[in-house]
Amino acid sequence: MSPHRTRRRIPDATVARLPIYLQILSAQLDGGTSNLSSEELATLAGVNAAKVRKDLSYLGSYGTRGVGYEVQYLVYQIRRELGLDHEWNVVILGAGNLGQALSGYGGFTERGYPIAGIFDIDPDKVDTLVGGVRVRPLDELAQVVAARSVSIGVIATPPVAAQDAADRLVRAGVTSILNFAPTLVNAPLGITVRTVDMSVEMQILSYHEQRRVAAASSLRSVQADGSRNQTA
Amino acid sequence: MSPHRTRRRIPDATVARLPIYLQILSAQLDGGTSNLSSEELATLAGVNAAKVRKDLSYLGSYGTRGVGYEVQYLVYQIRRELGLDHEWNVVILGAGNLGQALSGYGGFTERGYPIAGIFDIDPDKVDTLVGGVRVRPLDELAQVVAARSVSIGVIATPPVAAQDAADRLVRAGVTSILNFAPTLVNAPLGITVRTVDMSVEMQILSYHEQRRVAAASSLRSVQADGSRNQTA
DNA sequence: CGATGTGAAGACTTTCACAGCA
DNA sequence: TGCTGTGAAAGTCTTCACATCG
Repeated sequence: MSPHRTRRRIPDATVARLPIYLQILSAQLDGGTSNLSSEELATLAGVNAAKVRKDLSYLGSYGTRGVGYEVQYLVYQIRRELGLDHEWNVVILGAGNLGQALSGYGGFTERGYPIAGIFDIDPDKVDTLVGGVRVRPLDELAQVVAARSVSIGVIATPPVAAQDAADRLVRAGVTSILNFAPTLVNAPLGITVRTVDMSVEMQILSYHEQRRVAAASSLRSVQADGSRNQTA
Repeated sequence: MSPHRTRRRIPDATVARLPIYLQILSAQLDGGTSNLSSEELATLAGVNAAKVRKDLSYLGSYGTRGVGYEVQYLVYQIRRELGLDHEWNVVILGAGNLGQALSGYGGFTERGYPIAGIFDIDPDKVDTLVGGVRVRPLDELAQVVAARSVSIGVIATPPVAAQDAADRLVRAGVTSILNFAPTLVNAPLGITVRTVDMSVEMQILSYHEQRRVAAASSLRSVQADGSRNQTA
């Protein structure tokens, strides 16, 4: 009945780690490793082996007891789970510094996220070339999203324009948003928004630095930090 | 006895939200709002009011019952807790697309993280100007870190060079690292590393998109996603 | 025998609900 | 009275420890 097998929901924390495992496994595959134990994968990923096993168990029982996991098959399964078995067209809003870096970076297309269009509200930017793509005026957004079935939008505008960008993306039919502007954007329920804010990251670091200094001056020491990288 | 008052440890989850509150509170302050309830702040931050109160309670009792929080004072306290009461010099490793975007962005200096130097291993890049700063050869790193008391380093190199960059930063004396390369970097215990990987973010989004599609085709619907952004 | 898969314990985080203070 | 500050409950995530199976 259902064309995609419906599986148990995977915990957010696990979803956030799958891309890391995938990256490591892909590298191992390129290096010629065909099999890996949870212990080895855990070491490479810097996490606990039990966590690796539990994470992978959400995908199904793809390991072999006494042996480990077949790298190639695991790569296939993780890719499938992450929706990487086909391409996802994306649009980028904002052709400034950041928008240019993102499209020039090349990582999008290469990793299965072809850039269907870059948009800017500034007429001076429109029609310039950025990373080989012509910058389009914002009012062509809805048309491109529809024509190319875009479901993911990237916001690379200045902070003041970010909410408007998000609203336009949602109106155009985009359902997932990656926001690089240092501001929160609101979206209706059912739309997934992830914000990557460099200054938030810097402030978390300086909090730790600040504690280090405080601890040092009271002649004590601090320990390292484990980190995640998720969305909220 | 201790020059910096030692306070209870603040939970990681709270530390990750303080920059968000700070951003909102600063904007409110600029807009002339002098007082805010936990309910109002929670709405602006898109979180639960109890969470806001609990988070702020780790800083101390800075609210007034029946009234709310004085914005200006709270901004001061959060800034102090995050170590934003003074500047933190940073170095950027890698003067490619990303390194250029980061320095051109201007957000660093403006937000209290002056760029003490940009470094690249490529002789062709050395001595070019990036965001008004001269690119230096990598072997000047240690000297700059020492001379300018740099404790935060940003990795903006290609993935293959990231681990070497991290090693050099640690050797030079940097204790916090923000890694933008799409690869894990290892660092000794006591060094804080946070990784921001765009393709990880994209993959988390496509996971949700993929579920949306699967759910739609089995005539059910999905809900939105809350996100964090931390390090591991 | 060795490594997976997983109940159960423990740690951390969020949310509730209300006592207590301005 | 209204809103903070916080115990306690609920929920989520991590880790342990071991039964299970190749």
